[in-house]
Amino acid sequence: MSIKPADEINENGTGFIKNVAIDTVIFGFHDNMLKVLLSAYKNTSYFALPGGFIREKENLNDAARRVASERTGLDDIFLEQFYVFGDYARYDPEPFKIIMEVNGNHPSESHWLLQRFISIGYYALVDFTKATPTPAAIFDSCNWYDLNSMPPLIQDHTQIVQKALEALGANLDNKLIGFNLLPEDFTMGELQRLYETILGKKLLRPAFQRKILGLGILERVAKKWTGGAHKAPYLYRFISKKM
Amino acid sequence: MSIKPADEINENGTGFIKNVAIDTVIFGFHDNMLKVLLSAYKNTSYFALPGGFIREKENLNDAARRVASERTGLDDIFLEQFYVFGDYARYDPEPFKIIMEVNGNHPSESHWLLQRFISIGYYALVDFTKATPTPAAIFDSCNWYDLNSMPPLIQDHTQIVQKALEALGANLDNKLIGFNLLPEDFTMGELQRLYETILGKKLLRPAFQRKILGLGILERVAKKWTGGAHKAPYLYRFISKKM
DNA sequence: TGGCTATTGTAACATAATGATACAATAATA
DNA sequence: TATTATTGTATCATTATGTTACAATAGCCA
Repeated sequence: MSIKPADEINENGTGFIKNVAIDTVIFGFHDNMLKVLLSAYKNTSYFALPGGFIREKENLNDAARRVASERTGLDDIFLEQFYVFGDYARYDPEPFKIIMEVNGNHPSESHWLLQRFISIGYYALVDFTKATPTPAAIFDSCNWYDLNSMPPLIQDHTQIVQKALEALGANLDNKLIGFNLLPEDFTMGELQRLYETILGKKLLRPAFQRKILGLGILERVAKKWTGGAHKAPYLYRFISKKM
Repeated sequence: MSIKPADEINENGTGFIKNVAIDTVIFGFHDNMLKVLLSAYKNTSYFALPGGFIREKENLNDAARRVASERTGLDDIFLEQFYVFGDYARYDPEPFKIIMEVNGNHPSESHWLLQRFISIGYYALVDFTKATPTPAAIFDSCNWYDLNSMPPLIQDHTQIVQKALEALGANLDNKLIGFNLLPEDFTMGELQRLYETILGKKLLRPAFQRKILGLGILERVAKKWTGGAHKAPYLYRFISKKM
């Protein structure tokens, strides 16, 4: 979870469901690297995943969508629940105590943010080129970090990212979700490198191309690409709508 | 969710995490039919999935395991989270008001059980022949129901069962979980009928047998089967441990 | 007792999917 | 204009899956 803007919180968490948080692993893809959005709490070096709470009359998925939208400036984000983190051992109020103290709050022991939380994990897939990372009020920063060079994260957020990546990889074959990480038009090579990055292994080019095209979900865009000292690749576009 | 024994509850839900429930879809397999455990609240015809709440210091998965164990009398139950049901539209305190009234309680509007709950769905796979269905204190009954002839269920429990079945089907190919629904020793025909029931389609016998045996996770038990007017099938046993 | 029946185990072949190699096409560069 | 790197795709090899076929056999019944 992450702590909400000061104007929304009080000692009792009025207006939010208590003890439940949402953590969103927002993936982007750039320079052949998978990226995740991370924020640092104001005046600290505590890094965390974007997160939030559920309003009393808000749908769970809408709350996750709201968090992802606020951090990226995007609508229509591809989002999926992947796991609920509910071990009691996750519970560690110390970082939040410090974060609040450092920023001039002096919460009582019973402050709702210092209670145990059960965290519902979502992952989001966004177009890196379209997202505008925006920190929530209590964060200094909101930036893309390469998956392989993330700073240490509070609580079990590193494991949450790991589990999100596994869920993403498992769904890549079945569902057709990888396209959400690319711009509208992309080359087959870009798509393949995306798959290779997520799955963590090399794929054979002819087989990959045959399989993807065989799905019948891409249309070849007439325009071509310029830039490299070699044959120009076609651009493709995903036919179906985002889910 | 389901309401816990009277001796554990009070107006405030002391000792439990508020607003979060666990619903378990406990599957069994018998007579070539998938069964689920359902309970009727005392003195009503409100049917519900087995469920429960999370104790203040209890791991989420342990809470689900506790619920499944109490309803079946089994240990080492195969359990898996499959979805969190968090739409606001789920919220409907009327059945619980009635259930409590009928059973001599007169809860205030602010009774914790009449608040909105976010429900974490688990499915469990158990050996039908070993389970002993046991109702919780506030239920009259706890029985196996065929998936195709369930009574109407409270709230969105029918959809929860449906979603659990989909998750089970999706995992059947990848993970090796079907065996948890069978006794220790089983024939290839029994296993195939289990798969056919879960997946809702016929499978070709030679291909199924070849594929399952090719996994190398079954050992053929020396003993044979008696009963039918035909060649006796081999018995097989799952080699790996339950997870 | 010996054929009949239903089901099992598995071989054999057909088809489809995937893995791997090869090579022509071509856009920028020198 | 030749060179180079990469792309698109054909081709063959291998593996997986779909399908048909048939021998084996446990109980049944004449």
